[in-house]
Formats: sequence, C-alpha cells, structure tokens
Amino acid sequence: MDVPVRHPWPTTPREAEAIQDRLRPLLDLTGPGSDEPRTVAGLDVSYAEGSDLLAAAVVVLDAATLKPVEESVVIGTAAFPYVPGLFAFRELPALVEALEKLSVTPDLLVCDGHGLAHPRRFGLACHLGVLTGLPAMGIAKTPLLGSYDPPGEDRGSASDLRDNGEVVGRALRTRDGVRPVFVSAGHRIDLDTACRHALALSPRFRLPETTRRADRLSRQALRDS
DNA sequence: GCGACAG
DNA sequence: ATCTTGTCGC
Repeated sequence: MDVPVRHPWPTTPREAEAIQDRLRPLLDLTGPGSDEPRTVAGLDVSYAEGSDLLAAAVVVLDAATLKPVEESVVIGTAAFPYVPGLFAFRELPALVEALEKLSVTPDLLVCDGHGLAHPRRFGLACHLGVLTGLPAMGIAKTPLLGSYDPPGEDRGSASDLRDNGEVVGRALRTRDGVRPVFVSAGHRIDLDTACRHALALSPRFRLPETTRRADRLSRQALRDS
C-alpha cells in the first residue's frame, strides 16, 4: 500500500514535539467512525536486547473471521530513543516500511499503543493514521496518562479514561476478571466504534488477535535474523 | 520538589 | 521493549 504523507525526521525531543503539534491539526475526528471494516491490520514491534535492532510486523486479518490475509515484516533499527510521549518516533519508520510492502490496503489500523490518550493528543495511532490516511486506533496495555474508575468485572465493561476532565480514551475489559486494555481513537474513528472493534478483535484473550499475531510475527522475525 | 511515564 | 524463577490460581 501507499503511505502518502512524509515529514522530516526529528533529531531532538523538541523537534519531535513540534512535528506532533504540526500534524495534530490534520487529524480527522469528526467522522462517525469507520464503518464495518473488511480487513484490519495489527502492528507491533519487537526489540533485540543488546543492539538497537528491531522487527516491525503488520498482520492483516479478515475482520469477520479473524483469519490472516497478509503479513509483512521489516528488520530495522530504533529511529529515536524511548521517551514517553515520543514513542512513535522510535518505531514509525520500520512500521511504515512494513505497511508499504503490503499488497492490500487494510480498512483499519490497530496500533500497540495510544492514539488521543497522549499528552499532546497525538500518540502512535494518530500519527500512523495521518501518514497513511487510514482509520486508526490504539489499544495499549497500560495508560500513559489520565484517570479512570475500575470498569465492571465482566467482559465488555468499560469506563472513560480522562485527562483533566477530557475523555481521551476508555479502559475496556476484554476478558472477565482480567485487567482492562486502554482504547483510544487515532484517526477517522470515534471512541465507541474503536471499543466495539477492540471487543470484536478480542474474542478469547485480553489482547486483540491483531496485536497477538503481529507480536508473534515480529518476535519470530527477530529470532530468524 | 517528587513521582509517573505507551513500548 | 527485554532480562527471568518461582509461584499463585483456575
């Protein structure tokens, strides 16, 4: 697939924040949400211990059956140090390269991290959404910011994640009695729709099949490198 | 000032 | 993210 939007690569955290602030207005958050996607892509990155090697993986699933349609992996290096709030700059180049190798264009991107639940409202899912133009959402294992009431113990229970009163995401229980995941909108999707997709993608485990498949693929690629 | 802090 | 033994619970 094509990734049309490009921007200069930052050297310093200050430059990185400036890029986020410049891309932020390009977000489309007005839409009702992506209507039933036919294909959903999961993205994840694994890192090597000693070196700065990494493996970025994209797995496209049939949204109805959750069966893989296409896979793409890229071996690369960390493009930025890990800084909370600037996490996207670390793995964006490799993820974009993996996306470009796909022969199909997925209808939705599910990122391993946050979208709007971010200090400048521009997490990885927002960034990837703007670069690709595709609907994108984030599903993170832990919150980066915000507060929330513990959701009910049943799968499907949810409570808003608020940052200074603003709803930036949702703590969503994808399995009975298991700690929730944190869902946020990235681009061209609303929070309710994102949570609906998160649940549909997680019929059995805490994490969505998209993330699980991408995680497995990226680890395997790193081993085989 | 101190702690927290996606992966 | 990744390094890692044992341990608790279903």
